[in-house]
Amino acid sequence: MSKPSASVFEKRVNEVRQFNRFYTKQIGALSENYLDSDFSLAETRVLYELAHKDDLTAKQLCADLDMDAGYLSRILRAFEERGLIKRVASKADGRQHLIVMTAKGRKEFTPLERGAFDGVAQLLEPLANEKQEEVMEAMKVIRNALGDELPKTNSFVLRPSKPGDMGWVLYRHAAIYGQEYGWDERFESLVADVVADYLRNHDPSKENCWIAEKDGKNVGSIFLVRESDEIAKLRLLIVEPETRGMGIGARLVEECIRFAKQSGYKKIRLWTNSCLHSARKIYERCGFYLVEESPHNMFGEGLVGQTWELIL
Amino acid sequence: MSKPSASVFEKRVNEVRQFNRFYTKQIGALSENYLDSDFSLAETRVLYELAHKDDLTAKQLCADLDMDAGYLSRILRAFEERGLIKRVASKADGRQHLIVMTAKGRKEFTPLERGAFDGVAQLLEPLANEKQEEVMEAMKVIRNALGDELPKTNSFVLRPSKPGDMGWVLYRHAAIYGQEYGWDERFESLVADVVADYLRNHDPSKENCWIAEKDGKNVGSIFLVRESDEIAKLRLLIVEPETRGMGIGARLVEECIRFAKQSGYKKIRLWTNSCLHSARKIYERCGFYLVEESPHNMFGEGLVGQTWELIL
DNA sequence: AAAATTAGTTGACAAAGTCAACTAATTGAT
DNA sequence: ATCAATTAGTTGACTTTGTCAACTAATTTT
Repeated sequence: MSKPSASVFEKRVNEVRQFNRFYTKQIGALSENYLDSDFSLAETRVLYELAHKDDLTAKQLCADLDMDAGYLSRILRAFEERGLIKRVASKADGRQHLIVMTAKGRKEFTPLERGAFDGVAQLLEPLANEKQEEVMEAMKVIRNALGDELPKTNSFVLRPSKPGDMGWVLYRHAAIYGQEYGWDERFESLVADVVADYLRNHDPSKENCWIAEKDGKNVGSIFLVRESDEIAKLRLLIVEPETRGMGIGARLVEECIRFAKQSGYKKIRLWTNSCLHSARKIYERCGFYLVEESPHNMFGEGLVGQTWELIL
Repeated sequence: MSKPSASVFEKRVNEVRQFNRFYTKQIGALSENYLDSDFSLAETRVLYELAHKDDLTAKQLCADLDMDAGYLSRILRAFEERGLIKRVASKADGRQHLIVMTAKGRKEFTPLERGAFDGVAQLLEPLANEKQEEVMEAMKVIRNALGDELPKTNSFVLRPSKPGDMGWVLYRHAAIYGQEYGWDERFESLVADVVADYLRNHDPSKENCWIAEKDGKNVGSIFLVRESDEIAKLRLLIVEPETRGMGIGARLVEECIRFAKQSGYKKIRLWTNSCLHSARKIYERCGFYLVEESPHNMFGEGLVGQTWELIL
């Protein structure tokens, strides 16, 4: 895992702190809408929890909100007196009470919730759709990085390519293989040729490419092109390092096999390098077998090219 | 400006609110380090301001921190009694006092500042360099979108290309011209050919390309390639829409002209389309003149290709 | 069955924050 | 130049918010 230099790191910490100040001010401004309600900040926090979770006990609330038990107790009593909540003795444990919001409680909480919603909406509303998307993505990145457990989807889709995708394919091949294996610009050139060839003229009934997309972002690609009437060639399989292990690569290869069969090919051939272990596993699992190996220095030292084939 | 649908918008607002809750918890945890100091939260805020800005008046502090004047007054008196600050009567306005931190004040504030720094550092430290960069970028996006005035640098650099850049060039040409002018995959193909040609074999003494980089991100490109011994061809000039108007395009063209002269060319020729107005302006300003126009449908309807030349 | 633990409550209190009245200097209007 | 209005800052009286430790009653552990 690469680390930044001390001075860069320090700069980053300070930038994060600046962001914190900025954001707390933002949020602070937003969440002050409770001020013109009949509730204190602590009370709104309690109400929020109660409105969004059922069958809470005081203990639970205490833990969730990290709040003093005595303080909470008083808040709850006040709520009960105002008819906002009801406490029913737990059947399982006589010490506990399950706290539920009454209809009146919900009604009084609504404007608060609405105010909070509107506040955020006002902030977001002036932004163009694209900008909003960027912000969503940025928040996801931060939550992810700072350890929030985001619900993992692990779901991706394959789709045909659209303008810009070829650039992405070239960019990611050069960047990923450059970084992981040190392959040089000769490899980039090779990929550029393949991509340019494909764009220049490909017969859609015999040649195709797929992009794997996850959460709206490209995360993988594969190409199937014609070598001869009988033989199809599989090329440019790549999966973003971060999304490996989700079966994206295998799914891409399977799609190619399906298409190759449908297009009347008898065999799929592919050329890869011995150092690409995870790709190798996918090929093996899909039924490809190694037919030839030979060393080369086409875009790096000590490489071993491999030809794999699959009889359809 | 495109807008999301109501349901998507609602979802986004809720996501932002979720982020807010997550982040306030994060920050809350971080900024509790004042708890085991001799200062209250309000006091640390005041100290922070005092430590980072000079010659503050109580009024200023009041406004900056959005704090009750009376409350602040008491805090300041306490600080003065503890010898952390000094108040000197303003010469310009006898009602005002300039507040300055004493050496003792700085000394007592240091561990707090250090604690805050360390807290953030601990959060950031486990992340790999790349992840950190992502987080920095994400925070910038959010601050930008949510209206924080980021110090605008407007500074960019030109640099030679490195692996991955060609993909970026292809990607951005296809995406930007696709979006702005509706040019189709035939344009993408054309660009791919140019890029592949360039990568396949270019004589570094006669051909070159430059990438404009701003804040660590690619924002523009230009290529100069050989057409004949006497004539150089300028190609693939592009500037990200968001960074236009900063002189990046002109700077790229100038760099090409400089290189072309140095390489012994007599003339630079370029081919563009009439609809690209801002590019046209750059060419004009650099001394290019229009030598030929002819309509075509190479990658869209009703296009007019233009050839421009510059005698060196 | 006694001891220890747990959920929740309560009183006493301290800290944080607000409000309005006040002083003293400055500014603006005539 | 003078007087009313404004501004910077302070102070006393007060409310709200939050903490702590002692307490009760139910439950679990030994």
